[in-house]
Amino acid sequence: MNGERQDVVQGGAGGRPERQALGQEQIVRAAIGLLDTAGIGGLSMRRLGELLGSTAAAIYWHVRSKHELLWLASDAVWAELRLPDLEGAEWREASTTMAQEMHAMFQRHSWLVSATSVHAPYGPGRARHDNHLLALCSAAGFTDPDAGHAKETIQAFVIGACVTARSHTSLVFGLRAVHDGLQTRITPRP
Amino acid sequence: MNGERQDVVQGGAGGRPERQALGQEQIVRAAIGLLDTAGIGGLSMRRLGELLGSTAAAIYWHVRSKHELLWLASDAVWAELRLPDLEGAEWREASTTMAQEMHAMFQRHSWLVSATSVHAPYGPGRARHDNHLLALCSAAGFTDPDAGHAKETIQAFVIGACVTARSHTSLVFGLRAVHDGLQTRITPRP
DNA sequence: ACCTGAACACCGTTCAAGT
DNA sequence: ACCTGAACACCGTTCAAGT
Repeated sequence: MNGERQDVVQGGAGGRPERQALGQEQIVRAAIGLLDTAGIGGLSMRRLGELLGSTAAAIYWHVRSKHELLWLASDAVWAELRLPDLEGAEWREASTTMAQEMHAMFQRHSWLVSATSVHAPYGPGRARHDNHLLALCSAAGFTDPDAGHAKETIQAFVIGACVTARSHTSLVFGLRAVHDGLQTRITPRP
Repeated sequence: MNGERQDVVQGGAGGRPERQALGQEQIVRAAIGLLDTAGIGGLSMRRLGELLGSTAAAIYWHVRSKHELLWLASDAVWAELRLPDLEGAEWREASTTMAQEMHAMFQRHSWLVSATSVHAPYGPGRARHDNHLLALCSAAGFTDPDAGHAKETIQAFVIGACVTARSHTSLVFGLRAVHDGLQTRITPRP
């Protein structure tokens, strides 16, 4: 891959013709679409090239490898999650909202479980989500090392619930238990 | 695949020659070995055939597909887990032991995370483990629908901790919180 | 019953060559 | 700068044919 974008179509004074060339963003979007409909086994560089009216080899100008493409697709999906407002909300409510958003994401994009376990993608999209959950725990009153632990506990439970394909009600039950267990670790403010 | 075994080498009176033919068990063991050393991407029917001094096509006599082979390998690994004694042990101690066994399993067989997420294997080996955890929860005093929920909560957390590759200490912290949260749901015996 | 060899329809990736 | 075509070294799976 290279760092460039040429998504902006140049009109007028620019010398370049304004045909819509292949761009990384466009490729990633198409990959997500293909993954959503055909599953993780349905994504091939050849099929994707065809889908884009292009060629497998052409994709390699914009993306280093299939591995990287899956990484980009995963991160893009994490990035699309909405984050709840932290001001004035009870921490368990906000955490529940985040968990339900994640659960919905894994249902919309069932390939993400596979992609996560094979490539362990950790890009800016996921980092943003992580940091929000950490901030949530800190705001809840966990003292410093425990805030990170609390975040990891919640995250492990929710991802595990998605991997084992639990129902929504099962998710809610477990999450409540996790929250209750964590609540005990909060040292009350003086 | 077919249901047969010819692992037992016949000597003496039997007419058959005693060469050690390919058997499903042998194939699965070899597959696990290959997966452990080469990862999920390193397993191919051709490589496996070679490893067994045989041929990719020969494997298909004993195993229906690569999918099934991965399923069998996953279940075999679950089946190898030791289960703690339930008599006279505090439920949280026993649960912690099971969680640590699982964590060690996922570390020994790093491909299992991928296999689990792609094929969601649920065979007798895993069922045995599941049932033990359920029995543990029932014995702990959870009333009927909650025992299953408690089991699922613990399981989701531990698998999630393995998927996100948490450290041992992080696993223990989270598990304690999960246990504490669940403990509240136990209705005390009269 | 069990295995071999060859074939089919795919893969990811590279790379000269084109524009 | 960006794309094409053809090639390389692989795949999983099937199937006639052998023993």
